[in-house]
Amino acid sequence: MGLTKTEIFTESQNEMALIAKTLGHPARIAILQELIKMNSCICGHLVLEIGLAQSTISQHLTALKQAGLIKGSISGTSVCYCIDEKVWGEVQLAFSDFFALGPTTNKDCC
Amino acid sequence: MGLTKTEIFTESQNEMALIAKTLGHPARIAILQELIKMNSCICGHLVLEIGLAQSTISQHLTALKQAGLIKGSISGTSVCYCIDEKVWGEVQLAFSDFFALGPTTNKDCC
DNA sequence: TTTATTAATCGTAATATTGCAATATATAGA
DNA sequence: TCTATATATTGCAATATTACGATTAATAAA
Repeated sequence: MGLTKTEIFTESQNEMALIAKTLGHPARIAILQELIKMNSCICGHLVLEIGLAQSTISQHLTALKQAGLIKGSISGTSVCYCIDEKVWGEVQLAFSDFFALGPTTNKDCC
Repeated sequence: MGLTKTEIFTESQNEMALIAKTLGHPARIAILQELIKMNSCICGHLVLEIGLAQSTISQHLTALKQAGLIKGSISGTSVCYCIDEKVWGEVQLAFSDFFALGPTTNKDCC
């Protein structure tokens, strides 16, 4: 089918998965790292830096924007992108909490 | 094309993306949470708990195992799964480091 | 040995993702 | 206004993912 059954999971599980899915592509990881390094930059810079077609980078930027991780502001003919600090912090906390639940005691597998 | 160009990214970026991709499905998030809650459990329990077909759960378990996040040991006719503590810790650190790079100064977008 | 139980694998259908070229859109500058 | 520049969108083609039923394999119990 190819269609995730979101209705059988909690909202929290779906949200977590959605953010992870967005991070689940090396180009999007690279874009985020570059945005952090440069503080902010335009789409064209990322195209040169990463080496994928302009339309492809634009699509990845759209995905990141949709997830709320980045925001863009029009600046002349170009668009300046940067990390959305607020969302970044929230996502950081969500992942931190998720991993913190992990195996504390060193009981091994059955 | 549908084929990620892994060759243009660093190993670290590809690894990060691969783990994130594995976490990028609510069923796999749910499986991990249940494994943490129960410490360990068999495939059949997860099938009942989550409500996807047995073959589907088995596929998700395979994905999680391939990523190294969980391990399974045969126990009679059933297979007992649990979190791989060592890998869990490494992944936790990788995500922690990744998010820590984020926007420290509150410089806004250009 | 036969039968039940449990999980993995296979085959298949539906849908999603990745990537690019081509095109559209929108602004800046001549 | 006309042209160049920058980004978004559209339209593909190739591949991947999700999910399920049916089958297989392997062990346990009768």
